Amino acid sequence: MKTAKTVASLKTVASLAGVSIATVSRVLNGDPVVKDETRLAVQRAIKTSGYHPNRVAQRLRSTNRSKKLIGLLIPDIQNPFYVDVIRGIEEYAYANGSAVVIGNFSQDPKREKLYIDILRSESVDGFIVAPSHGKDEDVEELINDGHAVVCIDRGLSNLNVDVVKSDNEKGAFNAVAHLIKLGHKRIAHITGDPAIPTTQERIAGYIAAHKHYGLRVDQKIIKGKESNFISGVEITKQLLALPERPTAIFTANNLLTLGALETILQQELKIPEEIAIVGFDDVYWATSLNPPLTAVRQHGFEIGQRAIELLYQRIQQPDRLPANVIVKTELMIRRSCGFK
Amino acid sequence: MKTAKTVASLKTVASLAGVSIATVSRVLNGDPVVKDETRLAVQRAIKTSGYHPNRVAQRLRSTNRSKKLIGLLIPDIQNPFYVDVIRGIEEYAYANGSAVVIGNFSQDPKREKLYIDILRSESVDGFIVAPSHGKDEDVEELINDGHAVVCIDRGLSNLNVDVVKSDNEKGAFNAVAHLIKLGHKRIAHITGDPAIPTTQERIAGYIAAHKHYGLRVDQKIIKGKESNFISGVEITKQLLALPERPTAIFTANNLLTLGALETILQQELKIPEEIAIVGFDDVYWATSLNPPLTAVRQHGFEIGQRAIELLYQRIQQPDRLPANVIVKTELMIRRSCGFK
DNA sequence: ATTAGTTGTGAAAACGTTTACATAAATCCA
DNA sequence: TGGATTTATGTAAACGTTTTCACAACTAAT
Repeated sequence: MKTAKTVASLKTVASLAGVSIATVSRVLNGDPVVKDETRLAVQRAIKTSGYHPNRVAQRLRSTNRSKKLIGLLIPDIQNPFYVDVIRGIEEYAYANGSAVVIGNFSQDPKREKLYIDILRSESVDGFIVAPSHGKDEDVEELINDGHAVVCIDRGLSNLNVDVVKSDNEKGAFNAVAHLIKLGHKRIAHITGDPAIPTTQERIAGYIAAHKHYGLRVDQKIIKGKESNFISGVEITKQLLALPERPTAIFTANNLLTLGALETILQQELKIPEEIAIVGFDDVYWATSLNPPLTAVRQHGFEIGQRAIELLYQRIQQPDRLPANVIVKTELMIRRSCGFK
Repeated sequence: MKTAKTVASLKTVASLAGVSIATVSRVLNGDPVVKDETRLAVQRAIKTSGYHPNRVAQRLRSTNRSKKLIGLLIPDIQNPFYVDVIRGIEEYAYANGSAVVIGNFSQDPKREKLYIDILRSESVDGFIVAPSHGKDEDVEELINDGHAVVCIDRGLSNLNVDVVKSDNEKGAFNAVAHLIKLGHKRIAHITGDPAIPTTQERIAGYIAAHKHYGLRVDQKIIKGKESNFISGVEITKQLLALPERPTAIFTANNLLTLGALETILQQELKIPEEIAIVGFDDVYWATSLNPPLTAVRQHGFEIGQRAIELLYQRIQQPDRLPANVIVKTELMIRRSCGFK
C-alpha cells in the first residue's frame, strides 16, 4: 500500500524538542533571541524529524519572503534565444533558493492572460515577461495592481517599466554594415512580425546602415509577415524570384534564417557566392552549418540575469525608478557572407 | 505611490453578496445545493469584486485538487528534445488549468536534489522527472514518500515506476540498417555518456543491426565519453584520423551530431560522398542543414503528453500498477547518407 | 526587599481556503 | 397540527506558517 507519509511540520518538531512552534519558527528564521541550548535542541529535532518548511504555508502567511517564487512568461520556448534567457534567470534563482514557474504562451495573448491569472493566484513574488505586444493590457494591469514586473525583449508603450533588451538597432546596423563593406549593394531584409517592437528596431538599423554608407534603400526588398519559419520560406522564395535578385539577405531572427536557408538549399544556390546571408540571433548550431553562419549574437543569458536582478531589486524597493537596460549584441563573423 | 491593491478574497465576495464565505466557496466549486437566487447574487459579487481564488490557500487546505501544480525536472533545457517534451506537458497542463514549475538541473545531481526539495515544499501535486542516472536515490525517496512521479526518457533501476520513453534500440537499429542497406560496411557509432541507460540501448540497436545483416561489429569504432558537443568533436576527430576510416557515422544525440558536423566541415570532407552521417534526435533545423540531415526522430511532444496523462492518473489512483510506455521513433531520411 | 528592566518562551491570531457539522426554514406526511 | 424529513445556509475548525503580544523568570538597580 502506498500512502503519503505525513510530513513533519512545525508541530512535530516542536513536540519533539519540547518547545512551542513559535520557538521552532524563530530558530528556523535565525532569530538571535533564542537560548543556545534550546536552539540546539530544536536543530536536533529538525534533523531527526526530517523537517522541511512548507513554502505554501509560508507564502500564505507572510509578505516578507526570502525564498521567492518567480513567474516567467515566455512567448516561445522553442526559440533558443528565450532558452538562453531562461537559463540566465534560472541560474540566478537557483543560487538564491528561489523557484521559477514557467508559462510558455506561444505568442497567444489569450494563453498569456490565463498564465498571468494562474501565476497571480499562485502569489508569485514577481514576474518576468516578454509581453506579447507593445500594448499589453494584461501586463499593464499586473503592474497597476502593484506587482513586481520586469519586461524582457520588449517594453510597454503606455507604462514606464523595467526593461532588459538587446541593442537591436545597433545589432542590425552592424550586420548590414558588414555586408556593405564586403561589397554587397543589394541587400534584402526579411523582417519579423511588424507588430513587434524589435522588428521595427531591426528595420531601423538596416536603414541606418544604408544611409551611413550612402546606399539607396529599396523598400521592396524589406519584407516580412510573421516571425516564423514558414514566413522565412515564403519571403525568401519571393526575393529569389525577383528579376533583380539581391546578393545578400539579412534575416531578422533565427527561425526566418532557417526558412531562408532551406529555400536557398532547395534552389541549389551557393552560399555565399550566389547569395550571402546574415541572421539575427546566433544559435549554438550556427557553426555546424555549411557554411557556418554569420549572425548577430544576442546575449540571452545575460539578459535573463539582468532581468532577475532587476526583479529582486524591484521587489525590495517597489518605488525605485524603472530601469532600461540595453545589452550589447555581437556580430559573429563566419563564412556565410563570403570574404572580401 | 505604488501599493499592492488588497485583492478580493472569499470574505470580500461574501459580504458583497450578503452570504457566508462557505456559500461563496460552494458556488465556486459548483455545489448544486445552493439556491439559484443566491448563486446568481454570488456570481455577480464575484464579477464586480474581480475575485480570483488564491491557489496558495487552496493548496494549503485541500488534498483534493483539481487545479494542479506540476513539478518538472529537466536535465538540460538546451536540448531541443526536452523542449519538445516540455511543450507536450505544458500543452496538456494549459488545457486543464494546471501550472508547471520547471527546474532545469543541467545534469547536476546536487542541483536536482535542491529542486526536488523546493518542489516538494511547494507541495506540487506530482512530478515529472528525467532522473539524472539510473540509481537516483532522490527520486526513489520521492516515490517512497508517496508522491506521484512519472519518469521520462529513463527509468529507475531499483523501483517500478511509470516510465515514458522512446524505443531507443529500435530507433538505432533502423538508422544503422538504413546505412547498411545503402552499402556502408564500416559504420562508426559515437555514443553518449555510457552511464546513461539510453546510451546502452542505442548501442544495443547498433549492434543488433550489424548482427541482423551479418556484418562484423568493430568495437574500436564504438566510442563515446559524454553526451555533449565537445565529446562529438573529439571523437569525430579520432575516427577521421583512423587508417581505415569509417564511411559512415551514427551519432547518439543531437549535440554529438553537431560536434561531428562541425569537425567534418572543418576537414572539408563531403557529406555524404566521403562520410555519411545519421543522427539520433531529429531537430527542427535538420532540414536547413547542407545537406539535410537523416535523423532518428523522437516524438518528444507525445512523450510529454503521455507522461502528464500518466501523472494525472497516478494522482487519482496512487496504487495503479506502474505503466511502461514506449513511444516509437521514426527515421527521417534526408540526404546526409547519400542515395543508393 | 521592592521595583524596573531584560531575556526567553508560549499562546493565539492571522493568511484564504475547504469542509464537517449544526441549525433554521421550508416541505411533507399522517 | 405536529413530528419527520428535506433544503439551504451558516459556524467553526483545520491546513502550516509568521508574528504580535503577554508573561514568567531572571537580573539589576534602588
